[in-house]
Amino acid sequence: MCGRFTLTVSEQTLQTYLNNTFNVSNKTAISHQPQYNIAPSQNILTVINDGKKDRVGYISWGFIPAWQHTKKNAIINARSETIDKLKSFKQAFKLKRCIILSDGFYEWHHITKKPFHFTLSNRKIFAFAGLWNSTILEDGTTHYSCVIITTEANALLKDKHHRMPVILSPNDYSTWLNPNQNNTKTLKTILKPYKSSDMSAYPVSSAVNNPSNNFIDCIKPL
DNA sequence: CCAGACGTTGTT
DNA sequence: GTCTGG
DNA sequence: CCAGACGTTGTT
DNA sequence: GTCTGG
Repeated sequence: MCGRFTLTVSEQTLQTYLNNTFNVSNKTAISHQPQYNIAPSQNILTVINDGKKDRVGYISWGFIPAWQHTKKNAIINARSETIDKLKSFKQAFKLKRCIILSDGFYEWHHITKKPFHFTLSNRKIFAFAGLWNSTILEDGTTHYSCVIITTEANALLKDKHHRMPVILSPNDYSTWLNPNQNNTKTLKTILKPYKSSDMSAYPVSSAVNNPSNNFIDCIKPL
């Protein structure tokens, strides 16, 4: 699964990445500090497409269905296998697909509970497949929320955990983000475990366990 | 028709 | 044990 | 995901 | 809001 991740790059690196990767219309909306320990309920950096341009922005991690008016019971992951069928995600899968930017995620060994950091072998920024939504809270404000899509674990993950987040191939970004794309089969085909041989993993300090620890030692190899 | 659920993870 | 908050 | 709280009364 | 179960 995916319950914690990183985006450790500088603002400069992030801006360069956005320029080279997306057709972003509102880059100035971004102000970034390296993040070593991103946890559910925090605002995370997402990309959506409005039909013409890509837009970047911060959205709360933890999906709230449209009929719910509180932040309780936020859902942090959605299974790719059933995402097109379930009530909570069906609509968003059709119309509100997003990308969540990251450069690594944490998994805890299912037995030992020791944390590991997973990255691409080239250490580059990558994109989780996600869905977003908006709902009106009791105080009248609009709340934007998102969820990270999961799939079965690849070979690298398997001995730690049986689920992993979907990491998109850069070739699929525009298809995934295109709000006019309505071919369910095409979209679901994109949601596959990332190639194991292009990823790395290493154990890290249990300092990462506490979400308030946001410092570089979280990603230091043990 | 109305009532009640609507999600994931892992664990039992 | 279970829920809330980050 | 993990960490940390989990309650009431009255008083400040 | 929308789907499922009775």
